[in-house]
Amino acid sequence: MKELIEYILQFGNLNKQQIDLIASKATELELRKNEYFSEAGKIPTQVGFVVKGIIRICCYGNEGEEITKYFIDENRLVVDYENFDANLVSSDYLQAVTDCKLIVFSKRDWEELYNAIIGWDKIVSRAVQKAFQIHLERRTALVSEDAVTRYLSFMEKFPTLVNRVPQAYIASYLGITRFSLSRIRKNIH
Amino acid sequence: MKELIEYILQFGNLNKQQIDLIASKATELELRKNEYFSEAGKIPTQVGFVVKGIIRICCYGNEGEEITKYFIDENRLVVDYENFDANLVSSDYLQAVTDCKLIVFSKRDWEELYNAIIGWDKIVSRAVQKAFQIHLERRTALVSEDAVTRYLSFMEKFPTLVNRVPQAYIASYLGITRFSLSRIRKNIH
DNA sequence: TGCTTTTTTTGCCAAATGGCAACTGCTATT
DNA sequence: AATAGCAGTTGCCATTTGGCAAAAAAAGCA
Repeated sequence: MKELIEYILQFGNLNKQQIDLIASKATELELRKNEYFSEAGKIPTQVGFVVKGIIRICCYGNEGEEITKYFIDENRLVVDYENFDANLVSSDYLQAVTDCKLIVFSKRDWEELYNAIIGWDKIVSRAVQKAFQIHLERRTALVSEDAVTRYLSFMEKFPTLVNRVPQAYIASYLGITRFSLSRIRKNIH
Repeated sequence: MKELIEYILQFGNLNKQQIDLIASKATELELRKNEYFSEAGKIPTQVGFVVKGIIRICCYGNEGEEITKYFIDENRLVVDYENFDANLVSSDYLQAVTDCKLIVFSKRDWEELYNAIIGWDKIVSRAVQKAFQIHLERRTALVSEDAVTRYLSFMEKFPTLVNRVPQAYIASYLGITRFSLSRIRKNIH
């Protein structure tokens, strides 16, 4: 919980009362490896914060391949934001890559915070914007890199993930096959 | 100007007085092909709206290659948002791909709107978020596609740009060489 | 521990993409 | 009309990446 508060305070100030209100609405959620935080075909119902573990965002491509779009690890918000916000059916899965411990807010509780805390909307939109920005930057970099460079940048950007995530997921995030990734790793070490 | 107002009203309501205020701060700006709207090494100083023409966002990669990150055409906001907002030196160029006509707001005027119009911050953050979202989606799709598919999706997403933008720019946006793009086009037609 | 299942590696070859130089064609300018 | 300057194309070949099947290694489970 301390981590969540710290995370939020990056984006704006809150007094003790407001912090307590947020804490009072928070619930713990555990997910076992491979379980879903939210699913394609459904409307996302909660906002989460990763206390322990790794979540990936993924979907299925035109030929049925699994595509990993992003990884979210400790001390990050996890939410299918655009669909959560707009009450739309998502086309992505948010899946636990490892066993996870999360702090979650129901949609209802989350929305109550907008009324109860002045400036909450600003805090949220800054947090979301920052997250989009970083995500976009990484994606953009990938497009113009070759496979080896993609993997090297991945290790720079996500140094703590390399050994906790199946290679096939990393490969699909990088837009290369798991075979290629395996060969690249061999040549680097 | 009508287009700008329409664009803004997508993201929230404004009364006539507020609209007039916005209009009163707007300035026209013409850019000739290849001129810059904002430059790497500088702090972005204005927000623009493209009335006519195409702008591209680009930068230089590690080997000195030019990388086109995105295109912005008619009826879209054009701004190096994160750096504009945070007063940071940018590492991107925003360059006119064709002769352009823009509506622009100085940083000072833009900030006055936050004080003068209640809810302006919400409108802006919705607009920015939407833009990020779309941009991110496109980038993400590119990563897992092969060169031919990248070009086909480009034509779907930017049908009006294909014949107005030099192929080399499109190629660098897609993360392929201009030679490959030329061959791909030959095989498709 | 032993067995099954999943993940990763590897060999072999095919297909896709890149790199370079030369060539073509267009446009703008004089 | 002549020329210069880009943008785009093409041929030739090298390099990178993919695809598949089989083997090896690791992880999970009874």
